[in-house]
Amino acid sequence: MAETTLSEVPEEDFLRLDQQICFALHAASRAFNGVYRGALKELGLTYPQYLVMLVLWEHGELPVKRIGEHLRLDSGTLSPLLKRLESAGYVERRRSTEDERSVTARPTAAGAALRERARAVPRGIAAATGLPLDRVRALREELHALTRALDDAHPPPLPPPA
Amino acid sequence: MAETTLSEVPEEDFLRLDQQICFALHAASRAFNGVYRGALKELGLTYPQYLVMLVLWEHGELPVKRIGEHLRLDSGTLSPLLKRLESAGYVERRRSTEDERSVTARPTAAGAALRERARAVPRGIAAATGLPLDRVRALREELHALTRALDDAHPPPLPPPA
DNA sequence: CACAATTGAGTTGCACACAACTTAATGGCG
DNA sequence: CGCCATTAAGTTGTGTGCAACTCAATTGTG
Repeated sequence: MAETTLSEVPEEDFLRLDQQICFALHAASRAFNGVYRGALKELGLTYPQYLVMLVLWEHGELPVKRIGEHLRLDSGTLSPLLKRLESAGYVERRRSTEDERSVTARPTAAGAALRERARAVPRGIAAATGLPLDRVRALREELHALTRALDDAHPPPLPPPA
Repeated sequence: MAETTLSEVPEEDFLRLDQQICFALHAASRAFNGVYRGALKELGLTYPQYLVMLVLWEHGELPVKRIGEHLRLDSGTLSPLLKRLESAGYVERRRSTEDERSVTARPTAAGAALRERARAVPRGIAAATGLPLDRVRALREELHALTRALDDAHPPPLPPPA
C-alpha cells in the first residue's frame, strides 16, 4: 500500500483518480461558498466581497493592486467588485495623489460597522465544517502549500505577495 | 497547543483565521483551475467541461440529472455547458424515449477519441502539485468529508448521489 | 380517470474569474 | 529633455455557478 510515486499507478486508473481529486477540491470550494452565501446574505455581501472586506478591515486603506496580491485576484475581477462594494456604501475609492495610476479602497463608516455584524460569521462556518480547529489549521497549511506548488508550475499573472 | 474547540479561540483572531481558511480553499481551487486551463487548452476543453467528459468517459450515456449528481452541478450550469460540448462535437444529446423529460448525453466518436489525448493530462497535474500520491489521496478524502459536512449544514438543491 | 404535486431541462439574471486589450501615468535611459 | 518600456486600473468577452423561474412530462392520490 506504499505506492507513493506516480509511476506506480496503473495508467487505466489515472483518469479516474484525476477526476476524484480535481473534483474534490472544486466541490469543496463550492460547498464552502454555499455555506458562506447563506451566512453572508443578511450582510448583503457575496463571498468574494467578504474576502475583500476582511482584507480591508485588517489593513485599512489599500491600493487595488495590494488587495489583489492578498487575494490572488486581478483588476479584471476587483474593479467591478469594488464598484459594487462602493455602491453598496461599504467602501470608498480614491485615486492616489502620489501615483495617479493607483486607486485605493478603504471601508466607509458603514463598512467598518459591518465588521461588528460579521463577527458572528466565522464561528458558524467553523461549526458547519464539523472539523476541530487543529484540522482546519492543518488543512489551511496544506492548501497553501498546494496553491504555491500549482502557481509555481503555472505562474499566474500575479506574483505572490512579498 | 491542544486548543481544539471553538470556544478556546480568542474572538479577535476569528475573522483573521476565517480569512485564512476560506481564502486558502478558494485560492487552491482557482490555482488548480489555472493549471488545468493550461493543460486542457490544446484539447479545447475548459476545466468543468473536462469534468463532464471524465464522467461520460467512465459511465457512457447518462441523463443530465445523473451528471449533475456526480459533479454536484445543476441544470442551470450543465445545460449551456453541454450545449457547448455538443457544438464542439464531443457529445451528443438525445431526449429519452421512456421519459420525455429526461435528456441524455454521451461522447461522440470525437469525444471518445479525445480520451486518448486526455491521458497525458492527469500525470502533468499530479506532478504540478508536488505532492506524493498518498497525500493527494488523503487530501481528497478530507475534502470529500468537508464537502459532505458543509452540504449537511447547508443542504444544496442537489441531494448527494446514492 | 381527473388533477394537483413533483420532476427534469432549460432560461434568465447576476456575480465572479480570467485572458486580452485599452488608457493613463510613471520610470528609466540615452 | 525625449521616448519607450513598464505599471495600475479599467473594459470587454467568454465561461461557469447558482437562485429563481418556466414549461412539459410524469407520478401519486382520491
